[in-house]
Amino acid sequence: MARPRSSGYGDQRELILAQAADLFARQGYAGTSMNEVAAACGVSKPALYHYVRDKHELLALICEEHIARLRELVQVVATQAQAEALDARSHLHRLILAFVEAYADAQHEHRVLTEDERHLGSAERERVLTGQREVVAAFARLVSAQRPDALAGDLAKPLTMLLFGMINWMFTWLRPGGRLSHADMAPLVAELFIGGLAALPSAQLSPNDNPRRPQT
Amino acid sequence: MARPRSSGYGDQRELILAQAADLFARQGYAGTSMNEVAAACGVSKPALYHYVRDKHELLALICEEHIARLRELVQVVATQAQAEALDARSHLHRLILAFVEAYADAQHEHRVLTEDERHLGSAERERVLTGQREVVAAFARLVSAQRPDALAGDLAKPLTMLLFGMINWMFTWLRPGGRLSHADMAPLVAELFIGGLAALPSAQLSPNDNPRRPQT
DNA sequence: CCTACCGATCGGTAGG
DNA sequence: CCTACCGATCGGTAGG
Repeated sequence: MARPRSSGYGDQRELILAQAADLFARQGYAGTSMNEVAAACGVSKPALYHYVRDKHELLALICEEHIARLRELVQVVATQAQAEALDARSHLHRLILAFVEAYADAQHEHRVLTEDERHLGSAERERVLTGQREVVAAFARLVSAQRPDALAGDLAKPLTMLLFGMINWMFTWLRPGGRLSHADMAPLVAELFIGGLAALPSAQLSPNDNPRRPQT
Repeated sequence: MARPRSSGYGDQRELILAQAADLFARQGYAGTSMNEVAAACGVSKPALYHYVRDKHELLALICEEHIARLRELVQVVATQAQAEALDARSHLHRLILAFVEAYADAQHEHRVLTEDERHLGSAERERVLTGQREVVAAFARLVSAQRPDALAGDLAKPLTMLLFGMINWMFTWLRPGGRLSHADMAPLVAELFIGGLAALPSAQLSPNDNPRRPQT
C-alpha cells in the first residue's frame, strides 16, 4: 500500500478551498488566476496542483461542499422541528434564521455558488442543481403548508424564490461590521415574508386564470 | 473638421452594447473575450475597437446607460403619481411594476450591472453607485411613508434592499417563455412586500435596542 | 477595415 | 520508489 498522506493534508486542502472561495467571490472565477490562489495560500503553484487537479475542480469542490452543508442544515432543522412539535410557521421561521446564519458564515462560498455556477461543467452543475432543488423544495413545502391555495396555483416555489432573493441579495449590500448584522436582519426577513404571505389576497394565488402561453 | 461619422454609427454602437451585455451576462465580464464580442456583432476585432476604446469602456457604457434609464423611470412614475394624486402605497405598487417591466426588457444589462460592477474602475463605479443610491432612496421614501416607525429605526433602506433582492433575484430563476412571466410575478412581489411591511410588528422596527457595536 | 502581430499572462506541467 | 515540493518553462490565448 502507498504511504498515507501527511497529517496536514486535509487542513491544507481546507485552507485552499477557503482562500479560493474568497478570491472567486471578490473577483469572479474567470477573473482569478491560479497564481493568485497559490499566493493567497502561501504556496507555489505546483504545490497548489498537488491538492487540486485543476481550476474547475476547485470551483466544483467549493460549490458542492457548500450545497452539501445547506442540505444537512435542512435536515437538522427538520429534526428539531419534529422534536419540538413546531408548526409550519415556526419551522419556516427557524429555517430562515438558520439559513441566514449559515450564509453569513460562508459568504464567499455562497457568492461563488450563486454567481459562478455557470462555469461548472455540465455533470457538476447538474449535481449542484439537484441539491439546490432539494433545498428549495423543503422551503416550498413549508410555504404550501401555510397557504394551501398557493400550492394549488403552483406558486409555492415562485414565492420561495422571492424569499431566497431577499436572503441571497442581503450579502451584496450588508457589510460585515456595519450598523446592521445578519442576525439583526434575519427575523426581519422572516416576519416580512411570513406576514406578507398571510396578507396575499387569495385571488393573487390563481395565475391559471391566464391560460398558459405556448413555449417558444 | 473631420468627416462626420457614418449614419449607422449610433445603431452599430447600440448593437455592440446589446451583444456585449448578452455575452457578459452569460459568461461574466472576465470570462468574455473581445474576440467573442466582435464575432457576435459580425465585425472584426479592429472594427469593434472603432466603436469602443477598450473592454472597460464597454462595461462602463452598459452599466451607466442602464442605471440612467432606471433613474428616468423613477422620475416618470413620480410624475404620474403626482398627476393622479396616488397615495404612497399605490405609488410604490406602480414603481415596483414599472421596475420589474424595465428589468425584464433589459435582463442582460441588469445582470451585468449587478454582477460585474466590481470590474468597473473606481471613477465609473462611483458614478454607478451614486445612481443606484438615488434609485434606492426613492423607493425608501415610499417605504418610510407607509411605516414612519421604520424610518425612525433607520430600517427603510434595509427593507427596500429586501424588496430589490426579490426583484433582482427573479432574473436568475424566472425563465423567459416559462409558465410564469415577469408580468405575472410583479403584482405578487408588490403585494407580498407591501403586505409584509404592514404586518411587521412595531417592536421589530427598533433595532436601536441593540447598542451599535464598534466598527472593526 | 483587413492580416499580422506585440508584451503579458493564462492554466497547467516539465525535469530535478 | 515514494511524497512534497522547487525554479523554470510549456503550448495557447488574452487585450490591444
